Amino acid sequence: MLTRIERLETGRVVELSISEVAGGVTVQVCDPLNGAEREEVSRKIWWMLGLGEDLGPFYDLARGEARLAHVERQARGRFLRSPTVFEDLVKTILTTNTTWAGTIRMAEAVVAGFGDPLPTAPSRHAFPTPQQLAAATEAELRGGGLGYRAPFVLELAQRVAAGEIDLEALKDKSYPAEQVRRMLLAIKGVGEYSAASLSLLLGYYHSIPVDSWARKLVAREWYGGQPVGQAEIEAVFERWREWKGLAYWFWNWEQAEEKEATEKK
DNA sequence: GGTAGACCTGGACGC
DNA sequence: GCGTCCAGGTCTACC
Repeated sequence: MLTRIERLETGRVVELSISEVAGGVTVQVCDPLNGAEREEVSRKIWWMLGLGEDLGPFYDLARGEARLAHVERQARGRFLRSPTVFEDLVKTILTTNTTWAGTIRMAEAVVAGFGDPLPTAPSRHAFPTPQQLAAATEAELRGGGLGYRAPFVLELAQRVAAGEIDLEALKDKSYPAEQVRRMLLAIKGVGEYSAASLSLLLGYYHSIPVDSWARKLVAREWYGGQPVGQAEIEAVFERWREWKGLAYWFWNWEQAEEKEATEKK
């Protein structure tokens, strides 16, 4: 079961408990929701779980590749997204130049420091809105351990709150992939890696978010350990065409990782 | 266009 | 316990 504290458009803060059931998912909320709130929750869950995605063509391609055999069998291929593109973008900025534990620490600080509390459990908070983060100061964000990322997050929140950037418009996939990439790269704190990560989350599956770990694994698997860059990694996954980001993401790296671990000993 | 250095933090390591 | 080094992605200044 997945739980999440969510701030609704009416300002109400509720806890959502999402469970898998035969043929779909069910969402439980402690307090009754009105019609508009139910529609909002439904719309958000639909987006978070990627329930409208048709991964059939990807499964067709993956069927012939042993390293992707698990994908269709385990019904994988979807990403768990945040309800808003803004939240995913902030979290992506928090993944850069730090460890995963560091990212979690920073995200928790943002939520606890600036998000609305759940009335029945005030120590738990919803992710802050762009307006709430825009009202913060750089010093407050730095105090949350964001370090040099603080001005990036603040500027992003201020631009979204002011209506200068409409991130949520990116959800309908009506923009060409290259235009989305350029829009994301125009945001301070977003480089090639972050833009590719966000593009994947938005359903532009041709993008490969190349980080240092990816470079290491691909170098070991295909290039005899020689250093590789974005171009070499793109070349390896080129045959997956518009699905290459998914092929990369769900590739079974266990052999390469085991080799890496063995050689470290 | 390419490169070097700075940014910030936590963890690993040596003393 | 303390100090040092390193990893991580992006920005900016410089060539």
